[in-house]
Amino acid sequence: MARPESSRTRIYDVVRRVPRGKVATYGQIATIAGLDGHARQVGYAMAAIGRVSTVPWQRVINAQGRISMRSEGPGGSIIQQQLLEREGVVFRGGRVDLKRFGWKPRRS
DNA sequence: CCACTGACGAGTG
DNA sequence: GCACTCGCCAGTG
Repeated sequence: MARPESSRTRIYDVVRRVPRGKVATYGQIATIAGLDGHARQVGYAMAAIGRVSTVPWQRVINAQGRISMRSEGPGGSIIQQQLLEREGVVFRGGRVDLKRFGWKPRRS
């Protein structure tokens, strides 16, 4: 409702564009959402999502190809890894090869 | 209004 | 490759 477009809404909109089997970094999402350089804000927005959402939050990882830890410890990150593997993303040494699975957005 | 917190990134040693 | 520092900003009490 009375919440037109907060920065978070924009971030979610971008995350929703990430196709299955691909992953995007926080910085990448930030840049596309028009918040270039504010990757922290993206991570913060993800944390505020909640369990159910139309946003594929699991496809968002850090620039190192690793899954960031939530306040609940490493347990949460394992769930995320499983969700991604199920989509076809391969983890090698706890890391994802962004060269292969990194999402390549297209500018309009 | 002030202080603290937090799914990060890039740079340095 | 890892540990530490600084920068940036919104949300919460």
